[in-house]
Amino acid sequence: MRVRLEDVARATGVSPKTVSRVLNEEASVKESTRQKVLAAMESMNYRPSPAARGLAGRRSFLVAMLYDNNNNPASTYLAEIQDGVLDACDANRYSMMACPLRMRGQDFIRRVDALIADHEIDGVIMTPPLTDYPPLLQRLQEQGVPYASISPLHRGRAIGVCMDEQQAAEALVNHLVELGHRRIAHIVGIANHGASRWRLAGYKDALAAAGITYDAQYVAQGEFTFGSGVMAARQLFALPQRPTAIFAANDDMAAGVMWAANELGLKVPRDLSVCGFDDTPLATQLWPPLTTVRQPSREMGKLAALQLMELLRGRGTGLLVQVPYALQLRESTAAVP
Amino acid sequence: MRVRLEDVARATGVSPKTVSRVLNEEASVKESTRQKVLAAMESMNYRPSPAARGLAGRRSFLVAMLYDNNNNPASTYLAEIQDGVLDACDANRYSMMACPLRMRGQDFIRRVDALIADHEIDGVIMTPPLTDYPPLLQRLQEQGVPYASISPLHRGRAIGVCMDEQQAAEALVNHLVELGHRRIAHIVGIANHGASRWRLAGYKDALAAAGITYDAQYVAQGEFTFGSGVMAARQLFALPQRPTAIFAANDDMAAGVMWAANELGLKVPRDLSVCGFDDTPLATQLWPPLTTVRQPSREMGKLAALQLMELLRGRGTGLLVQVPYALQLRESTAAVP
DNA sequence: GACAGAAATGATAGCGCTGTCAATTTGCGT
DNA sequence: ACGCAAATTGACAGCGCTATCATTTCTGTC
Repeated sequence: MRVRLEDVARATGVSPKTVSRVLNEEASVKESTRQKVLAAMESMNYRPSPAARGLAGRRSFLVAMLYDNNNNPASTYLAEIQDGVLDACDANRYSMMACPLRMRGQDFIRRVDALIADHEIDGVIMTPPLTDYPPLLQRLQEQGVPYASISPLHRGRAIGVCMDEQQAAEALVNHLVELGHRRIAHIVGIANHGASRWRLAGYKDALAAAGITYDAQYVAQGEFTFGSGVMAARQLFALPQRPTAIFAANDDMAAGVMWAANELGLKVPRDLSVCGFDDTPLATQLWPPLTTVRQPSREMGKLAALQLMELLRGRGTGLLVQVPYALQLRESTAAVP
Repeated sequence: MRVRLEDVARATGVSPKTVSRVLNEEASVKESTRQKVLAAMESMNYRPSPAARGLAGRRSFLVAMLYDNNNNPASTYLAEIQDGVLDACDANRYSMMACPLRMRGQDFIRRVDALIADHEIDGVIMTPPLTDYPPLLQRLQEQGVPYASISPLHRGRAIGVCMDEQQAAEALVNHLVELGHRRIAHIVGIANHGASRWRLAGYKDALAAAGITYDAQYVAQGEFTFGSGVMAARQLFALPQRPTAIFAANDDMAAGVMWAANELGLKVPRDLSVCGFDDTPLATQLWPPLTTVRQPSREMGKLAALQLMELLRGRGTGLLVQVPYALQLRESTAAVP
């Protein structure tokens, strides 16, 4: 049958407990013993049973990736993050479960509890907007489940990973300014997303730095979706003084802007410069390809998972690490006509 | 502390084993007893420990979703399937692990073994092209791990879910024929994908049905990527008799065709009709929106997972169920000029 | 109403590992 | 050498559930 820890112990001539210590990388094992045990494990192709480890040790080596599947069904952003999280888990002998979680509904907390209890989750990784949903955070704390956040809105005590989106947005808008644009519009994302606030703030910073007066007319509300980008753009195009450039808070909305421009016969970038944010695959599949900001989602997933595992190992208290952004200047932006 | 099976047993006045029977939906439990136990479980908020169940019962209630993350990094298609699989798992008290698996590499089999052993996987759900990778299938069979396939190439003994892609492709091309097109080109996908073969076959069927002679010149090779679509289209445009319609084997390549058309100043659909396959979000984010075929990926993931669970429960032998396609006729196709 | 056979239930012994705490060995100073 | 603290190691008892097989409680039959 299966090779058990006991078999390794017998083969090595030590007690099962010692093998267990080696397996769990505990400190007080003599180096020579460690090597012997490790060698035996390797040669016998020993694989610890997660079920047994979980039962005896009261931990599952399982982390859950929580995301809100209500707004963005099957987005690339989430898929990339998941990929990164999986990477980190793999390297640390943890497993990951993907857990879509509808935020609306009375029984939200009960579903969270069920999730944690049913799978005996060791820790949680969250994406926006869950990162800043008080009932969830509170419940996790009550249950004593450690968590790491990706791009949380409130960065105070958060652990996880973030990007300086405000500065990135500022740099992007600054690029438009350098191309000679003065009437630069912005399409904001969903209100409670940190992303929306930061990108708007960066937009304002860039205008201020360029000495352009902020004009609320040029800021339209969107919802991060293609359709909302179309609507917002139509509204901006109806303005007496049409903007010469539009910075949409994400790529999907930027694609919507390009559609709306097309409807009016406006040629991008000749008549209108457009830029987005996120650098999703869509950005390079539009015509013309979209100027945007790359957010290293995969890397962010990985880093968040690593922070969580530091927590789970009891080493340190976890950090909020910051990753760099990168402007992707493509053909959807050009000098003002 | 935690409510255990034993606690439920004591509260109900039956033996732990009986409670276990109820939990596992075994047959020989008197209905009245079952109800009593179920009520107690509910009122005590009992949650069985997966670790203990796994250890004692030698099964993990865990299924793995295997996918090749080499070709399509973080595709929407996979994300949708995963969503469907999660749905089905949830409803059946199973858990799902997402397992990206690089196909290349000598140690492929070892990695598969490790995956199964490390997580004590009960069953596997696969997506193309893993569904038809002999070393993998063989290993799974050797290990006695049941599996279900999504859109497998070889449908002989396969269990899982599929769509009649050939007929869908035929219907799509037939739509072009009805619009008056005669010089209809096709861009094929990656060779070893079933999708590529079926879609090509459907294309040929439609031509044959319309009495149009098949001309290999009008069939270009692609790789399911945007870039390969651009290349293939350029090649088709260079033909002495340019096609008036192009059917790309997926949406990404169709987007590439539209890009290439733009390069040449060809207006879609006025000068060229374009259609894709899959109905990814991209399809409605292009200008003009893409005529394509919707593949119900989410539903397919769900159905495949359900088939697998039937297998795991030992009921029946599992089926290969077929889901219907749906043509999405949009503005990228129009009557021949 | 006694009895075979089926249906329902229970007693017992683990599944493979880790926590706890006790026992042993080691290193070091004098 | 000797004593003592620190470093290692081991014995043992579960973790919460299920498999196995034994036992009890129902059925219906004549």
